[in-house]
Amino acid sequence: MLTREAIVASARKQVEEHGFETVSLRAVARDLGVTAPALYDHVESKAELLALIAAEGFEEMVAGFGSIDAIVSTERLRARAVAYVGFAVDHPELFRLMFQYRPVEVAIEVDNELGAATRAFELNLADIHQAIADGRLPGRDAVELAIMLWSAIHGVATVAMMMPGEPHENLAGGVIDAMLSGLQPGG
Amino acid sequence: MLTREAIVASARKQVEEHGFETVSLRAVARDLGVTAPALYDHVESKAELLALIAAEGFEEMVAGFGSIDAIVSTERLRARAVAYVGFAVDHPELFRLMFQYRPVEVAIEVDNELGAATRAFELNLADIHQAIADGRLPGRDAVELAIMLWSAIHGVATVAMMMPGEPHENLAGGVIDAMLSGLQPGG
DNA sequence: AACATTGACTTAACACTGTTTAGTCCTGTG
DNA sequence: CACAGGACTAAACAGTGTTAAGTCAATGTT
Repeated sequence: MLTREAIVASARKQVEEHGFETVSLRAVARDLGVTAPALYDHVESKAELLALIAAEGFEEMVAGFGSIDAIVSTERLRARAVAYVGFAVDHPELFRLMFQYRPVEVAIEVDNELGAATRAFELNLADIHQAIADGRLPGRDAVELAIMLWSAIHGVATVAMMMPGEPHENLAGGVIDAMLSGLQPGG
Repeated sequence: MLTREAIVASARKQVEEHGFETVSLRAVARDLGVTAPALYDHVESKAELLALIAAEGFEEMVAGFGSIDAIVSTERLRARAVAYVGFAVDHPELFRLMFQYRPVEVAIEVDNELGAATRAFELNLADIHQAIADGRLPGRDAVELAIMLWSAIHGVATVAMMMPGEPHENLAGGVIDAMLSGLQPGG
């Protein structure tokens, strides 16, 4: 029998193979040996299906952050940045879906899609607060610092994703190192 | 009579109004009081049409860089970064088209689309070389430094674009300041 | 055992898309 | 005046997401 999980899996495979723009429900159905309308018993729309896959991506990316163990908060920030860029390089099409897909009707909110993202953001925010308390970062607005760091790393991920083969650890680590030392009160 | 410029203008208007994903050739034709196949006398495909608009965007963005006058090379870098983010915030849908549009057949290369982008990149590269010569930046690989700075700023633009109303100058300037001072040999 | 109901699908269709082919009409030239 | 070319239109093809209606088997009820 047809299951929601099988549909998501097939669609995700197609996303990772040739990008979310070119996946079609009929192709997913064909892959599952079924006709297109059958999918609608398990999925509300194509937009919801893609949002489910994006949510999976966020969950997996954040799960990768969980395995980071470092004592100094700034080192955790750095390791998370490297992991972020690594995820983008390892799953470029999934990463593109997560951040570049725009549903036609703006409000498809799968539970925990942005949930995972904000959870990750708050991980960083906590470490930034601690780094400020430790005197390793200046005492300015922690949220602004978090946005600055995340924005920069997101840019590195976007660019690294398009340059396969290049060593991305240097890029990600370099940007974080530069910003962290540049942000240091003494810097 | 129908002109290539009119077609590009109408399509661009639609891009800026509701995003490149939802523009249709039939809607463009309707807007110009014509039927869809008429467009094909002036434009090769929808992909080419969108690529032309993206190219316009790159040209306009780089043109904005040209008006930056500052003596110190690092100040030019900073001003260019602020302008880059400002462009993204002022023309979010055009910016999205420039960087997120993916034609189905990979090779639509309108002359000077990437031309303008690499021109801008080389502006930065020249300033980075000069900053290295002046001792304001460390003597490591200038291209790597340029990619790091551009990546970070591209990320800031992407994020700022999605947060309308927020003051983006602080973000862009802050990231560049942090990175530049963090990259300084003495930092 | 006969009947009704439910679920899982299929077939057919609608409205849309990009694009191609064939035809029409008008305009300028020999 | 005839003819050639350009600028378009009408019709059609293959594809899309999505909906409505129908089929068919399994299940539960009387």
